[in-house]
Amino acid sequence: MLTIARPEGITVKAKLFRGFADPSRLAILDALRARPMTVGEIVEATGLSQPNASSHLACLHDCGLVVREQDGRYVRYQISDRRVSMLLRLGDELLADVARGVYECTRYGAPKAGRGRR
Amino acid sequence: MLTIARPEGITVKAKLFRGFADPSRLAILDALRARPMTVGEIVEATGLSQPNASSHLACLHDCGLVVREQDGRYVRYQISDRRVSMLLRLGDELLADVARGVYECTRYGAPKAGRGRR
DNA sequence: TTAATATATAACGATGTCCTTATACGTTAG
DNA sequence: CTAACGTATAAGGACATCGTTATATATTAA
Repeated sequence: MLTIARPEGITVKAKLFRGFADPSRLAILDALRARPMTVGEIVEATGLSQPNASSHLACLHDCGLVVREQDGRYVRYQISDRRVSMLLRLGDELLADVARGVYECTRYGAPKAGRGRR
Repeated sequence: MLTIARPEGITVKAKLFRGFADPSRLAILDALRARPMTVGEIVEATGLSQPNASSHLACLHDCGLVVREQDGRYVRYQISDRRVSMLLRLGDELLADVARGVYECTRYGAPKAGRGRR
């Protein structure tokens, strides 16, 4: 009967992309592109608060975008798969070529001028 | 001094990925992978309401992920660039291989069982 | 053991986001 | 012109998400 036509898969895939769709998580992933890092190094590289970084790392880890490796009292994270890096690079390219209008995309909750982004 | 270390680019790139990170927009993009479609066809293919589909299409268009072409009183949309499709495919692959845990990623606002999706 | 360091979790406030229900706009048919 | 159709926008409520400030856990050092 095909009533709804929204396969489960779509929701899950959207969730996957959400991993990349937040500035903090993306900053973390971008930092990890260079090399594996401990939480402390990530905090320093991104400027995020430590609890915030941890929280997003947990999210990225649950989603399988990063893997963790305990090292004494440090925890070292790294990107889990080459394709995660590929996705990040494709994002860069799209941004440069076809998606320059992104920063004007003010659908939903128009930006009201200097709204908060710290 | 590197105080904040969050280049403008990160925010914009996160915004780009947001285009893919919502079930409705992703359903639209996924539908358009097959072929260009009018709004009506998209509505039928995805099961979205017409206003909702239009809204998300406007969003995707502003961001440069789709292009539009007026055809009489119809408007036909299509994916703007091959790399958009590549991103979608990479998403599929990641989901199959390394990101199977995504649907359990309940950081932030745990799902509370059948929360609302429609 | 106790203290110190590194990381993780909890609770809560402040927005952001999405959907729905009207309604407006634009184009073609009669 | 007027009606009908296809698409777009507006306003509003319901909820999701993010960041912060405590605080908890884990591991090593002394």
